[in-house]
Amino acid sequence: MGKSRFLGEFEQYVLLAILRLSEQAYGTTIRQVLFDVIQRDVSIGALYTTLTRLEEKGLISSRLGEATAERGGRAKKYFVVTGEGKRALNDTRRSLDAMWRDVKLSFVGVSK
Amino acid sequence: MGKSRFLGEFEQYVLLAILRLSEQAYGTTIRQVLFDVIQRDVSIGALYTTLTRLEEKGLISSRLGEATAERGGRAKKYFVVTGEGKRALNDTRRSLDAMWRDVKLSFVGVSK
DNA sequence: ATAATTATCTTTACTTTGTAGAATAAATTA
DNA sequence: TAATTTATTCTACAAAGTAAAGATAATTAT
Repeated sequence: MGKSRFLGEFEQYVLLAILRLSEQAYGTTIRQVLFDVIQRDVSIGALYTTLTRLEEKGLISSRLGEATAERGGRAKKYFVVTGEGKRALNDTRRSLDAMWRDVKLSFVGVSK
Repeated sequence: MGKSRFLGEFEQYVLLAILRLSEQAYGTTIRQVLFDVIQRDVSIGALYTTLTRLEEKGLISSRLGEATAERGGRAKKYFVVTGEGKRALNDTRRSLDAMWRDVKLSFVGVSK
């Protein structure tokens, strides 16, 4: 198990956004977190495409919100990160940390 | 200035590999670092494609090695990360850190 | 009940990145 | 000059990023 492909750049952020929203992760809120935390303004369609792909890969799973919503609008689709998704996230972080490790030292600032 | 697109997943690793190699970054060594540090085994062709694109975007620059090499084989093409490249790298790191920030707390391990 | 309104999710299409494999190139040595 | 060595370039296609328009499904107004 664990064909261990790599997480795409954006996929990584989406997974993190879902994690930090825990029970409240669905299209709109995920998009909002992305905007609030890293000022990334993606279209809702772009986001869903990625959500769909992440789910196909088994990195997240979804459930439909309660049929009885006390407001207009379609039911929400809530997402959570699966164990495999968390693993992928950790692996990615580990790799990135490893690559940054000795670099920081020699990496003398960036002339603004 | 600073159209600030995002660094692709692999692009990021390549930039870091070049930085840590400083004066010695060219095709083969970059590939080797990627393999040694994060066990990523990409074809040399794949790597060059990315190097070419990074250079087109101005995130790295290159110079041809000394014409007089004391060994068989074509001249090396050395790469260095430009200021813009470093900036992109820092921005990416900053975003990633921001997204991970509060997550770590709620992110209770991964059941192996 | 039927038409607006509202809040979401889906589809479609296209651009950018990631990747490998085969082809070239340029220097050294037999 | 024909091998050999070390390296880069080309070609092609799959995967991921992204937007814009379209479709759904509730609720509320008429």
